[in-house]
Amino acid sequence: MMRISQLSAHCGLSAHTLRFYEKNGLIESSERSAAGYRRYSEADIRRVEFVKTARDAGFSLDEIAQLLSIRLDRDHHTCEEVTSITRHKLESINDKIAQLEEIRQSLQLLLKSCDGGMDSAVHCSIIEALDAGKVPVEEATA
Amino acid sequence: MMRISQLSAHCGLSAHTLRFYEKNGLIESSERSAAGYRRYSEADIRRVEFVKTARDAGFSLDEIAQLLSIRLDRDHHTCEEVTSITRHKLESINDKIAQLEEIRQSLQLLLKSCDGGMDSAVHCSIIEALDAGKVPVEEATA
DNA sequence: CTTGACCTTAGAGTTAACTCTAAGCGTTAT
DNA sequence: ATAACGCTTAGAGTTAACTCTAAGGTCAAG
Repeated sequence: MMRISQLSAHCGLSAHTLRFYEKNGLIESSERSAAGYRRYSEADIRRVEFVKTARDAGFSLDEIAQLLSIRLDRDHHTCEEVTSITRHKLESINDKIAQLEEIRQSLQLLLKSCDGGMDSAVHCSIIEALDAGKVPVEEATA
Repeated sequence: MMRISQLSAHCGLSAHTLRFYEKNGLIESSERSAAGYRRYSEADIRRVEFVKTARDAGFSLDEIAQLLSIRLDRDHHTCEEVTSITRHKLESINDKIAQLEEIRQSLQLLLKSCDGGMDSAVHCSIIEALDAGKVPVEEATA
């Protein structure tokens, strides 16, 4: 049975974060010592690792909570539920990437227009482009 | 001279947002009516449009404040300052895109591994991959 | 003269995911 | 037995960029 700082070292999440995850119902310690210290069992540790892996894969804490409830009662859930969560996540990631790529495009165009020299910015083409509203960005609808 | 709701309609930022930008020193109304209503001049409006264009191009409000201070006193600033801000922004956008692309990759791999059928999730390969920590994501250092 | 749309302010609330603090016990090594 | 570190809790603070509320004053139309 691990104490919280040992689990923290083991899984790379701070003790603060572990308590925070517990408060949000993502993890738990199945035991407490006489003095009230958290004691994590093997199963507890696997659950923490699941959470961390899912977090690293890009899922939000809310989504992880859904995945956990499926994991804890697989009999009563379907693969379709899991792929649905994953597909929605993938879509939102794709949307974010698309938005950022538009921004990247704008910034690249701005940079290309300006020599970036040490002379005064009186005729800086970036400032002028922003002034004229001439930066080709499409508004994202997300 | 426009009132705030007219400017709002004109530029597509809410009156709340305009007041918020004013509080943060990004914009101002050079006049007030007898009753204390904001009155925006042509120059005020152009400044608001600059802010909006820069925001749409991906700059943060802090970065916009820097760009504004250059715009207001171009004589004492250089193109290099402007391109420096823009280059840093572009770099951070590229970093974010790279992170999201890694997440996208993970999610795609997860989805590919699971048929997503309506059968029970007892052997769901996504849940299993998260359980085993077998999702190929590299930790981002940003 | 009243209704309704518009304006003002200070300040609180929102979101996500932490991150930290204070005050106070527990544990261990010397 | 005392220093030093670890653990506990509730709750506040952080970040960015809004977003909203309450309580009230202004203005034009009918």
